[in-house]
Amino acid sequence: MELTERQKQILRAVVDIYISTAEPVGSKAIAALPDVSFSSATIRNEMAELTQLGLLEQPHTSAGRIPSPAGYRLYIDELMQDYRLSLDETRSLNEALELKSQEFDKMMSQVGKLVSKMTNLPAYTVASRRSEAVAKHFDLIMAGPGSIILVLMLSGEVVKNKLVKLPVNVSEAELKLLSAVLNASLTDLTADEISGELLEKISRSAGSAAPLVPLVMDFTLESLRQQHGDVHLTGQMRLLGQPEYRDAAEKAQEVFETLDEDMLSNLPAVLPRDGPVQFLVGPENVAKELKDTSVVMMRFDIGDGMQGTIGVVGPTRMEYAKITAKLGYFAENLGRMFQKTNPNLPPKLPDGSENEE
Amino acid sequence: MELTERQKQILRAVVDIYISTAEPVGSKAIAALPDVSFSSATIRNEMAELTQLGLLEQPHTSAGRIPSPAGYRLYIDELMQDYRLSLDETRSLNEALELKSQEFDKMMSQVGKLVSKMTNLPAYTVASRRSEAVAKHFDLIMAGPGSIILVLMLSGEVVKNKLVKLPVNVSEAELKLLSAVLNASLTDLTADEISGELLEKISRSAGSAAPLVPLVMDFTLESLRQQHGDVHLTGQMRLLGQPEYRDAAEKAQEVFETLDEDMLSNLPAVLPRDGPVQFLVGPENVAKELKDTSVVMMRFDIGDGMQGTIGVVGPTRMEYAKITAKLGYFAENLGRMFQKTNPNLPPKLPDGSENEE
DNA sequence: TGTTAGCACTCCATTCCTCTGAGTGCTAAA
DNA sequence: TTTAGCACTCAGAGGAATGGAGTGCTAACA
Repeated sequence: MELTERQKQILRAVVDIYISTAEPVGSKAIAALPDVSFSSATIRNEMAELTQLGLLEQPHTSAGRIPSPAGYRLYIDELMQDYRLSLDETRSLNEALELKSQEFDKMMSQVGKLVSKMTNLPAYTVASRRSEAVAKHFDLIMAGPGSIILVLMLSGEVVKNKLVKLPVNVSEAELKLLSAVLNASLTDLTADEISGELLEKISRSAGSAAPLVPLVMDFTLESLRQQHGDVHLTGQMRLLGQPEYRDAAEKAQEVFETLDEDMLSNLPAVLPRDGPVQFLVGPENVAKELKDTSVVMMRFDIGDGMQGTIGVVGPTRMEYAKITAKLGYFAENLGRMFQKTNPNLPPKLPDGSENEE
Repeated sequence: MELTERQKQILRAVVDIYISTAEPVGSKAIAALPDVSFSSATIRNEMAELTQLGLLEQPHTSAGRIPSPAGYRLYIDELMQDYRLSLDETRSLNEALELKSQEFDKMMSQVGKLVSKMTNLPAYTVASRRSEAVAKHFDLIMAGPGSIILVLMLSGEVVKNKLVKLPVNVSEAELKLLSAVLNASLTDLTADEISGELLEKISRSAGSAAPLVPLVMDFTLESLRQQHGDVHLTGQMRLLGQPEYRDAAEKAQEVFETLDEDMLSNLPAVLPRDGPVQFLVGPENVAKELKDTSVVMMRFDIGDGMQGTIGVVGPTRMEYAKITAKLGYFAENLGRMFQKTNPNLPPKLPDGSENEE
């Protein structure tokens, strides 16, 4: 059944007001809006209807209405109005985007911190693969007596390294030989394409460095099979700034016990192929502990089979429009930064820039 | 002025009881302890004395006593009894110590998570240098058309890498040449020893790869000057499990706004040269926002001029003895793990193992 | 038929009060 | 010097009273 225009208007108003006040919304508050021309009694009738439809909820008889999860969902899918970032906001986002570090992992972690700060909510970032990883380059560097550093470069410009303590004595020349062998025979192969025979062949050509081969291979296979990079979750405490968690520290704790890295790293998988943004509203979330929590996530392209995901975690009552706008801005500019030749290009300015606070 | 044995006993009892109950301690509670042979009236007199000395405080006239910061300090320095880890605790610490990753940074971050979990408090880890850093090895790897990966190994077995977008076209052979030049002329030099002349000389020998030199050098110098690695702070939310923060989310938030990475990374500096452990009790802390917060930190040796620091953050009322014992156990075993040939050695078991809960 | 004003009713949140009990300090006796 | 006893204090729990926001319903109106 389709809502009337007026019902939509009222639903949108309830969500908008509730999002900004965190208080149940009464009929009078809506009647007082500038573009509402009908009386509070009419609104009461419509609200009763919307409640019946399961789009609104009433904490108790003598309270106003709050959106139900279904109400939020409808709001997000159909009613939400695009938030236009104000010039001020754009400016501070731009400032934020001047990332200091240029090491990939640190950048991701910094991005998370920025997003958390700009939205005043907990945020996370993950980099994940969209295609099978292959090894691109091996490097074995003498680190000291008895130990070497194994540097492994994968597709997606991911670099991993590991300190390996040598089980046997190996000379520098032998190391050179081994890395040459590895580079010659293992590059551009996926984990599955690396066969046992191949490994034996390598071991044979490695001479006295052969005992190193399994150590190197374990690390390589493990790295190749990793579907995503580190999860950077920050700003957890900001959740406490939200009225719904202010006096419910326990609930906030629970949220973050549930929302561990495993879970976060798997979230990008639910991102739709077509849109870069995805909302998980309250009970749509995976775990029941998160039933009052929502997540907005945004994908950005890193190129070479990798994608980044930025997510913001907050109460179901979240400024979806604003957050989406900010994440979108981040995503767009990060995508460009990660792909373009010069990472220090200034971020692109938005076309128009009027706010709508 | 020196405390009498009885006063010490009472002070210790107050701290011990308050630490475990978080409630002001009355004279009766102490009189009820098994090894107390004097009456509650006597204890009242002594407590009045200790209050006068500034070692105890009284929230209000009809409440028991709680330790003052000075009281905690005296407790830590003189009265605290070593906590003997129970077999159970040792066992779970050992399990925890089976770190999965063997990449240094990830290990540090995992250690933080473990410590936080085992103490049920927020924890952090930092690695920092104890001596000047020098470059140990340079490596330039072709990553794709127009970009290379610069891998830099420093003393302390620290490996850094950065994706560099090429300003000019450079052939693989030229890259090889450049890395050879870098390795020949820059290794074992500190940041200060790298002079402008040296750089010019390198640029000249680098041929058409010369435009790369400043890019490489900026990164190298920056890395050499870095005094400490990433700070890994986790488990912030666990602070909320503590009664003093349960309904003071605001305060908890404040703590973590103050306790940022900058600050944490500078904390190891206050570690005394002689002891591996340091306590910052309440107002001894640097910032006034932390006046109700304490930090226990423990150093462990990584070797090669590096040290690691594990810290636990909690309310002033913290289980100092237990936490110190656990941190000590971690530190000892980590020190061994990071230094010994085989990182998979099982952790050393403690000599005796009876608990004292 | 749809809209609105008016009104009785509901119920949460706040305030204020009382009361209880834990704990103290002091005094006087042992 | 220690201890029993006692009057006193005060935070916190529990409960009643109050205020007010918001509702649903009815009846009048366009």
